[in-house]
Amino acid sequence: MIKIGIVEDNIKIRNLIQRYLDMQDELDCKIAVDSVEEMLEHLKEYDAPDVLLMDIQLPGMSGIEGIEIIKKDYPDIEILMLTIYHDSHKIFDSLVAGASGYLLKHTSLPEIKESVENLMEGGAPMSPQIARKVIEHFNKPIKEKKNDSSLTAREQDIVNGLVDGLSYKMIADRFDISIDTVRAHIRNIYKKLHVNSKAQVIAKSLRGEI
Amino acid sequence: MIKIGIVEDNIKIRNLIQRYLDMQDELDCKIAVDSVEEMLEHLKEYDAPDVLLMDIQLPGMSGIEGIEIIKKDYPDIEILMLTIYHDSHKIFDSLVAGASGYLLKHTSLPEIKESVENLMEGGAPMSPQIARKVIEHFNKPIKEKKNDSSLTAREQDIVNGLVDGLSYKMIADRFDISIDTVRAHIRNIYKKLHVNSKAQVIAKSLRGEI
DNA sequence: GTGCAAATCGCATATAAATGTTAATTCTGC
DNA sequence: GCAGAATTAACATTTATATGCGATTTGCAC
Repeated sequence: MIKIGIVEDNIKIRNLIQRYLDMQDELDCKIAVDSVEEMLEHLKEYDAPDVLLMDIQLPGMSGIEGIEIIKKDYPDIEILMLTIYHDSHKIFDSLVAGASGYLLKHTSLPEIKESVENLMEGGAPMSPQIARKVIEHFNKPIKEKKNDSSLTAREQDIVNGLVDGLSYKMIADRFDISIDTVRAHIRNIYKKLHVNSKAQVIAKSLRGEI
Repeated sequence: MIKIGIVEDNIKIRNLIQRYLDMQDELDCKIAVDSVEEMLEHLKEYDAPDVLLMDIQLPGMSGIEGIEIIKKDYPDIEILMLTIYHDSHKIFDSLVAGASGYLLKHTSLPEIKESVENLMEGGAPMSPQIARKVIEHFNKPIKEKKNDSSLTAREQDIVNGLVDGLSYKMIADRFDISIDTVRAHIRNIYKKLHVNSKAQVIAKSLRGEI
């Protein structure tokens, strides 16, 4: 039995979702409040639910602030955003704050039910438009990827090893080459980048200067 | 009618998917090859498909390399990965290279069909496990952000020195303290951050984990 | 096949970094 | 004012890095 809580200030929507979910055999949805503050009160006295459906626009504290606070004290609660906002900022702020999924409000009741189950099975339910924005967040960098580093593929491997905090010996083991070869590559890398320490290579690399 | 292409070297899987998709009224799946190289040949002579289903492990060029090349010449083709790999590196490399979705191979045929349609409607189909990893990519930083620094102001100064690529001696000079003091601070920093090399401190710092 | 870049490996040596131990001064919160 | 953290410092030892010099092999371009 999955225990669900709802934080949503629109009473009609809240009741509708609560009734529907609670009606399901596998779900228990007894907790439905209209602010993060109320939910925090509830959590102090009763057992924590498994999943929280959370709106963003709420009286008092916003849903995003709520995520951080709730996640801090109850890290095991999975938070699923259910909101009308589809702007990148709200989406990313929610995810960074600790939300495990993000649904838009036009999501149908059966889809919400499915999403909750998906969440409990280790998934991360997202409305398609949201998924697309999340993916695009990764896509963008490529086009701007100015990758004309004069480093050879092998040299780049070695740099990656350094960035991972590995010693020469560990890098040698990772690529199954001798430590002297690693030294040789490092020497060449230093020459190409005009540096003379691991530290500088790592800094350059993590700043995207390689 | 959505035009689909497949790049998959396992002939059984390839035929199975091709037949199933091509059988659908709304889909056209005539192109199915077993390497990126072949697909590139095909694209030169014929009209580009709307969607490409792509494996990662392929003879010749890997699917991830393939994404970059194909996206560069045919930016309008949507690429949907279909692979057994669920490790973060492959997932993120694919997304950064320009994939628009990522499915694991156990995905059922109807789900693949649904994913293709979802993709054409502006979604970004992902298997639940994949979605979770993508979301966690955002979640992680906060958890580390929460255990705020704990480094003292002086320790942070020393870290900045390391990030600037300075040696102990140079840091000592910069702050007008002895090299042994620098050593002492470094020791404490290592303890607090649970690391044991300059390289790791620099990496953590530049990743915003300090 | 010549030539050149890339990748491999060895040996030697001077610096630098990592770590253990100890301890004297501030500074700060209660 | 006192406990505890922060900052300072010295000394010793073991590893790791940085760098110089040389050398073989492989693959690719001309």
